[in-house]
Parts: sequence; C-alpha cells; structure tokens
Amino acid sequence: MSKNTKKFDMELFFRALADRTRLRLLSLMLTDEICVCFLVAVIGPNQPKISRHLAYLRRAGLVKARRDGKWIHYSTTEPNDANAAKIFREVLDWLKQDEQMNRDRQNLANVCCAPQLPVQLASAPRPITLTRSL
Amino acid sequence: MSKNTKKFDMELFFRALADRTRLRLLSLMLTDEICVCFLVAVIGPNQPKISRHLAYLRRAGLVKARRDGKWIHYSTTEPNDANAAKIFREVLDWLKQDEQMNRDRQNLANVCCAPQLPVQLASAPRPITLTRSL
DNA sequence: CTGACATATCTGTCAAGGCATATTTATTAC
DNA sequence: GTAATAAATATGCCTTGACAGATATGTCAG
Repeated sequence: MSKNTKKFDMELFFRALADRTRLRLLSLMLTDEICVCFLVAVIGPNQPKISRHLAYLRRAGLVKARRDGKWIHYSTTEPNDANAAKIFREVLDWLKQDEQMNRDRQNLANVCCAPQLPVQLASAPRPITLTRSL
Repeated sequence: MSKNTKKFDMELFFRALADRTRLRLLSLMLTDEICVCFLVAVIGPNQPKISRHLAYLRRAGLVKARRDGKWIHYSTTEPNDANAAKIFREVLDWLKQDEQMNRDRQNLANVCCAPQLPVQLASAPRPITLTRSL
C-alpha cells in the first residue's frame, strides 16, 4: 500500500552506472537475458567480481535474475521511476557505440555460438537470440 | 588537432551525477548562472565543501566558471558527447521534481530577492532571472 | 588588508579487486 | 532413497584507493 512513488534513489542509480565493469555487464544483456557463466567467460576469469557487480545492479533495480536449475540468467529491468527508466534506456543505447563493449558482444557471439564450447560451458544455456541462427 | 570524439569518460560523467550535493548544486544553476556565495548560502555553511564539488563538476565537464571581479559564477555546460549531452539535459529536468531541490531553489529565491540581504551577501551579484522582478 | 574562492590535509566510509568459503542445485555412488 | 560430490553462483574477509566532510591555509582581486 505504500505509494509507488517511493522516493527513487538517484545517487544509487548513477553510482550503479559509474563503473565500467557494470556498464560492460549491461551491454551484454542488451539483446536478451544471459547466463552468468557467459558473463564470466567474456569479461574476465574472476567470477566473484562479476557476481558482486551483478548484485550491485540488482540492488539498484537495473537488472533482474531468473533461476534455471544450476544457472542464473540476468536481464535488464525498468527502474522504478519514469525519469530513470527513460535515461536508462538511453544509456543502454549509448553502450552500443562503445568500442570495448562492441568487442565484448562480438566475443560473446564467438564464444557461445562456437560449434565446440569450452569444457566448462559445454552444457550452459546459451542466450536465445544468438543461437537462433544455429 | 585531436579529433573531437576524444573518447568521452562515461564513468566520470556518471560519478559526477552520483552525489546529492552535486545534484543540488546543478539544480541551483537550472535557470541561470549563479555566484558561489549563493550556493554556499543555500546548501550549507561549509564553503570548501561546495568549492570541491564544483571542481568535480568542472573536471567532469558539466559546469563552467566565469570570473567577475572577486566573484565566480557557475553555470551548466553541455558535455563533450552527444549522448551525454542529451542525458544531462534530462537529468536537469529530472531535478525539477525533487522535493529537497525545490526547497533549495525556493530558498535561493528568498535569500537573493530579499529586500535586505544578509551582510556577507549584501554586495554579491544576484542571479539575473531571479532579480528580473525586482 | 579584506573578501571570495580554491586547495592541502586529515579522518571516516564506501567500494573494487583478489582469495577463500558458503549455498544451492544437479549428479553420481551406494 | 540417501549420502557424497561436483558445478554454478553468492558472500565474507582483506587490502587498497577514491572520495565525502571538516578545518586550516593559500591565492587572487579590490
């Protein structure tokens, strides 16, 4: 019953966006939800680091998680404030112009669409849109 | 001549926006440039704090300073990147809906349009638009 | 010298990266 | 079916660096 306009935390919102690793994570969720294991595969070998940044994004209300057996899929979600939501969409568009993030997305495509996945990813659930063409 | 597209620092941009004091400062520049002494008068008695946050905003390319004798006037300025510029404009609009910042702007109007200014502000150059009605 | 503003320094807090470990779920052994 | 194990992810702890707030001091214009 608390009013929906629950005083959105602008500072938390912007701090969540003020880190390159987090922006890179968001850029990998641009097309559809993605399993954590692929985020780790693309961005770096340090799994706890990725996990903590995902938790940060979750706290800020920018992403949501969906459990799927052993795996957890992350996707962007609309912030609880109209202004923030609009800005967030524009930030996501902005990410499409970043060189490093374009490389990241290319790497993701290479990794998860390879005929032969690396051992640890062999049975991981691949992003949907990237596997449509298989 | 280095290319104008000089790799804009997104992290710095968002970090600059990720602090309530800095957002409050920006909100006081919404209508026109404003002298530091009024920023101090409205936001708090701690002058070095205000000064440091202004320096931060300057480094991030969100505000510019103009010297006028003893006084320095600050105003918002367009970030060096088209996406950032658009988002920045929207953030500034967003600030108009914040309660605390509305109180700040009201306080500014009260302070600088009072017939009798406090001693320290007696000769300070008042914001233009707020004094139009005098 | 005085007034307006900036910068240096100190302290406390937060967050990032790295490593170890806990937690949850699926799998295998019995 | 239950116990032990392994895989995927999350969380705790530690160290380090950035930065916010406060006070003191420096700079620059009148």
